[in-house]
Amino acid sequence: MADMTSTADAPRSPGRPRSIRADEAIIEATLDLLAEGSSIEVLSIEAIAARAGVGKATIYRRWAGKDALLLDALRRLKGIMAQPEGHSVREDLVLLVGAIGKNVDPRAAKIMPCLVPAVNRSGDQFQLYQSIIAPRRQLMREVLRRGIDEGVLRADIDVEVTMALLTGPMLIQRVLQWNPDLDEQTLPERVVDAVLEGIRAR
Amino acid sequence: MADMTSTADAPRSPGRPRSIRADEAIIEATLDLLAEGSSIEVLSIEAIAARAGVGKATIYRRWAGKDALLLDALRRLKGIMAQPEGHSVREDLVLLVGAIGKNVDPRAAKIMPCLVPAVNRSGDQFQLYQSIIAPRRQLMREVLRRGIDEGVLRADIDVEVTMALLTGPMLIQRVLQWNPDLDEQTLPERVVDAVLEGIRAR
DNA sequence: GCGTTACGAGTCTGACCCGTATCGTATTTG
DNA sequence: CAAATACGATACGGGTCAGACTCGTAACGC
Repeated sequence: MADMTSTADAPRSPGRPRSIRADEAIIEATLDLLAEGSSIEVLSIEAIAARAGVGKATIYRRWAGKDALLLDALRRLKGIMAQPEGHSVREDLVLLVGAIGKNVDPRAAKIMPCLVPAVNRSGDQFQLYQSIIAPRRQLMREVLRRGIDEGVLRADIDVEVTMALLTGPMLIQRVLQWNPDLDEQTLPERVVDAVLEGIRAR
Repeated sequence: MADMTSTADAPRSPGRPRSIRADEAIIEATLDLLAEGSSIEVLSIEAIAARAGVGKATIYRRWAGKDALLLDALRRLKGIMAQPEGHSVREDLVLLVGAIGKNVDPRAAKIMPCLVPAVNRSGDQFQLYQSIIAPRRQLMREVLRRGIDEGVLRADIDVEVTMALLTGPMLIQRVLQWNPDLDEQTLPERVVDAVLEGIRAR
């Protein structure tokens, strides 16, 4: 955690140690409030403290301000990366595409759309955002390259554009609710197959 | 405009008429402030009035509150829909895909990301959002159907998934800045070609 | 037990905002 | 001209919040 006293090489400072339960309660309260619809800018330290059953000073003792707290809180939502199994390129792609925007924490789905403006404005948030999706992109890139090496995919495809092609439909559906009539369950499979086969008659 | 006195069948009320310049100044100030980074929830009537060089009462005389004003202001950003020329399916698709997120008003690009959370929460805003993109979707749908009829596209494709395939990459790039390394200029063409041809080796 | 630090709860100042009301002035109809 | 309405500016009471501060209490090492 960015602004918390490092617990690694501490020679045990005197006095009462900081409560781990308070740490937890503050982070959880932050995520809860965000998931309930409070936007980042409206979210107040006071509300977080009240929800966590914690004094305001307890929060200020740990974080410099709302931004630092949010950065720590949002790190919790990352979740575990999907691991392609390597059986077939198509299956791996379906797995990866299906994992887009599907987080471990159920609150994440509600919070994600609220982060879009923040990511566009705050350099810190943009960096956190990129640091989360970069390894996932890398995973998909490797599957595509493997497909090329194995001769399953054409050698002349633009890997970066292909990734955007696979990722875009899922993201606009999960984050922007682009087309309410589109079934999210079967979308990964249908997207992957459409991208694989193309739509031109032949 | 939703909350303004209708100017159509007015039998000319007595007294000084409302200033059209004030109308304009208020809307413009709202869009300016949004484009400068103020999020919807933080944006205040007081700030808008100050920026527009207008008394607060002048705003409250026209709109019931911030939501009504915002709804009117955002309607301004719609812009003109691209018109496919009907020469070739590929060219029409490139035109439509290139038009995604490309608005007449340069402020729109900065404002769009800020609307994502609002669209997810407010029913009104979601409806406005859908009413803007629905006709654009319809346009693309017609081009795809034409392609099927003409035998340029396969008859068994899922038109809705194909639209998501074409739209998604542009949207995540323009709104979410998904991959900073991807060139937006040439993206429409590359996306359309990739979707047309598919990536499977053959 | 003592010094130290953290705790929850609360207070305080200053800032910002909402929505209404009231100034004196300007612009319209009749 | 008078009546009616709009204008920009400003003041108001009521509200929320940031941060720094103060309580009395609790938990730790020595």
